[in-house]
Amino acid sequence: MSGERAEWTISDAEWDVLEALWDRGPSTARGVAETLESSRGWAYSTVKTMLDRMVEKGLVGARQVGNVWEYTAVVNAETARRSAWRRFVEAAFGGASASALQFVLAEARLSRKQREELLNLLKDKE
Amino acid sequence: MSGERAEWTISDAEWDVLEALWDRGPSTARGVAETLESSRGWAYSTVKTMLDRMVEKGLVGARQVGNVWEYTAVVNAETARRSAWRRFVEAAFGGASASALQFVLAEARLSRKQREELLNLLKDKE
DNA sequence: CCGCGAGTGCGACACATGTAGTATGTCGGC
DNA sequence: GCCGACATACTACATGTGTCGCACTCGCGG
Repeated sequence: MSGERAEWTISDAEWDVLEALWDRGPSTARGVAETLESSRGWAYSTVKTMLDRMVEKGLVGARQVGNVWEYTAVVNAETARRSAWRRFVEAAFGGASASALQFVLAEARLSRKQREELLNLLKDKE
Repeated sequence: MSGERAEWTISDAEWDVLEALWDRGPSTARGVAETLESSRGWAYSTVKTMLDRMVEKGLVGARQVGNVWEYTAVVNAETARRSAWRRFVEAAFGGASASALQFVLAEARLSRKQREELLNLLKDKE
């Protein structure tokens, strides 16, 4: 696994499209658009443009089924998030992920339960 | 303190400018440019443009000293980082910071020492 | 008093992102 | 066999970002 260093960046709007695709699985533009029209108020053509651009970028795959295109997320949430984290660490901490973790942990307001969970997660790590 | 929800976003290039300002303290455009010319290969005018735009955005302050402008970072590293984290969590985790923490901790490869530090940090929290 | 060089101010251009309209093509039903 | 519904393909435009070049100005040294 995993030589692939992400070449793309995911814009805010693109996250929404990806989320729709992750939720819905392979979908036509119309399908995605229906989801996003309500949640974000986008016009169908906006969604279509997004999708096409994302295909160019390699974030989304397209397959012609009959005379309709079916779009699929190429990156999964895991990968996308990892890449976003990497970019964050790069920009804000010059790539020093340990400092970044330190910072975000120090920042966080956590419930007792959440704190427990993170503690366990850390302990189990090795 | 601090109701200010950041209205700006900091682009990659802007991080570099801010870092220069944080390191150097109040500086003339020339001064910042010298730093960034070497580290990033930017032309003087590029830096100048950056600085001016960042003044408009409110990221940087400017004060005329004699016939020269002196630029100062308005946001400190702390604030900038907090805001970047917030944006990351917003985009990639729909705002769920606990999930985000979970994810980035699970992701991380840590030395024994780093792990210890984070554990202590978490324990001391309350 | 004048020219020179540092510094400023401003315009410019290409590409990315956010957002959408419109023209064209095609398939199923009357 | 033609019509309309839906999909696609193409175009468009504003704003943000990344990157500069150049013209102008002002104070200092001769």
